[in-house]
Amino acid sequence: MTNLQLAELLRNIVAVYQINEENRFRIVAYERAADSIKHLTSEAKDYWDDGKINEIPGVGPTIAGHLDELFRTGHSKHFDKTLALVPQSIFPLLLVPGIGPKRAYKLVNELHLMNEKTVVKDLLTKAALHKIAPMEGFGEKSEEEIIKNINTYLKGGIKENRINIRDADEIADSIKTFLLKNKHISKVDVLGSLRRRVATIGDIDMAIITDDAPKAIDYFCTYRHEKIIEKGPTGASLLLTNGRQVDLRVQDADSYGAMLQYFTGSKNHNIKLRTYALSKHLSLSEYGIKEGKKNVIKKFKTEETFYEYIGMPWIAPELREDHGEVEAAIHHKLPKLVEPSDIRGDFHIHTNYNLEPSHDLGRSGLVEILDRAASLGYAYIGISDHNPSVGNHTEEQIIDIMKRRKAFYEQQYSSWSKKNKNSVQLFIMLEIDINPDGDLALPTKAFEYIDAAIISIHSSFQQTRDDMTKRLIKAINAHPKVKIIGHPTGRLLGKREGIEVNWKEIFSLAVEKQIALEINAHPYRLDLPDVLVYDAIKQKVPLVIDSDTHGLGDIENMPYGVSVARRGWAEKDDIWNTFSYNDISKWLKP
DNA sequence: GCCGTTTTCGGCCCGACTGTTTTCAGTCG
Repeated sequence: MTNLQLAELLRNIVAVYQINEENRFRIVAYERAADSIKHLTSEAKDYWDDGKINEIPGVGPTIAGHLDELFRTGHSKHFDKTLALVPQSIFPLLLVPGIGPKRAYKLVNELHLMNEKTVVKDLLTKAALHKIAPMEGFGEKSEEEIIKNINTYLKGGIKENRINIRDADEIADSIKTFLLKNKHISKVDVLGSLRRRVATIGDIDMAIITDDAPKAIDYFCTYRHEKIIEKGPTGASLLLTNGRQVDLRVQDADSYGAMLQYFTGSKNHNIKLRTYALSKHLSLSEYGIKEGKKNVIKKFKTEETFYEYIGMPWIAPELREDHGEVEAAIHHKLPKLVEPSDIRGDFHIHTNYNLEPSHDLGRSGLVEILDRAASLGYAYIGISDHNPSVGNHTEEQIIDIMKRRKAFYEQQYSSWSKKNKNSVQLFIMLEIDINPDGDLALPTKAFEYIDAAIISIHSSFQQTRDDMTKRLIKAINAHPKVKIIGHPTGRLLGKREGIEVNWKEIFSLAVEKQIALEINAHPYRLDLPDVLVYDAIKQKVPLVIDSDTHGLGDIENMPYGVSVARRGWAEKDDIWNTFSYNDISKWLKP
């Protein structure tokens, strides 16, 4: 059973508990456990295999017992019994916006919707026949709302439909520009998951400072939209024509700090922070801080003063995931996170030089890439084209291609560097496929014509954890010029899950051999994922952030990779392409 | 049902909006 399936199972238990009005703290406990398992770095099953199931945060003795039974026998009597208390058809309904457990239960029972395969569409039919409005607790408006929400859901699903961070940035920028044109709006900030730089974004959250909230909110609601989801005195939510939901909150300048903090989240960070604050008799909200039993709210203009008042330094948004950052802040042990300006080079760049590769060519030439790298202030770059295809060439042909490529780059670089005073140093590298059996897709003799290699998995992503681990270990040991593992999990956000590997073992080997794992900065990849970066850093694994440039503009993706590193608590020294050319040279071509 | 810079027992974040209500329940973030 995967983490996602386990999380869903626990969420369903939560739904049943809510319907039956179980003790609300038990409900919260199950919610926490579900959430925690969903965001785990390794499979819960692996925790269980190692006898460490109780090390999962939010999983205590009781839930651990149920999970243990589940893993041992394939069933948990308690889970089965609980789920059987309600018609199974309520669960698909929970995915429709605006329908929670209680309404789902009521709808299913009173309208006799017992087919869990068709329940969503069946509900739509009932709504069209005006069967919902007469029900107690419902009315005309809720009936209309349910119809709308089911249609939106059937179109593409709202609750799970996320977009990549670069697209979200673009949408947010456009709204920000729009908002700043209004004279009542003096400041706009993007908050929520986008400010925390999460890899994929659901809703877009924003806050503004305004001297006239009603006018500002009215103006916001004139932004091109499909539907106004809600609107009140403190904010509004729009569903845009592109399917994105945008939530806006307004505040005056004096209380803006508390608003920023609240609306940046994450939810779990805020819960942790508020719980800690309570222990100091402080009650936190988006308006400020209440002290003891007094009903006076102390206001904060900035986030810094807000955190300071609770007794800790400001916490970078990327860290706010309840991953230990509150505890670290209390003890003044927050990491000094790597910054985009620390980056001094980029090892993963494809050019348009045609070496008849196994995968796609880049679209830009070496010279224009060098120019761009120079303008970014980089000290070095690595050119890492895909290896020549193995199927279409003999070994001799591949060696010849690699030889010519090296000569070509050296000649081009030499004339460029004369004109540009060696401002950017060049490493001639290669991105080599890791074959399913762990061999590298380049003849040993051809390694002579490169300084170092990135090795990547581009096929057979579905191997078992054991096979995949062996495959990677074999590839790492295949040649001393192997220096970087490219986009290590191979995930494509929203399209493909990453591979299953014993990361602990790979990390140990990487440390031993001083091989870096790549944080691929392409917004479709962001790989290593932040949670694995966090684990890697704990083990002192070398990391590099690469753009995986295929066209000139891709070089600018570097900050997305830096955000991933920051979310994984990386400091400057954890990221090796912050090092000087001399240090890097000693590592890459000793 | 979980958990500990306040605690191994006694707590558990805080608020907004909507619709159906006349004081609240449900859902969401």
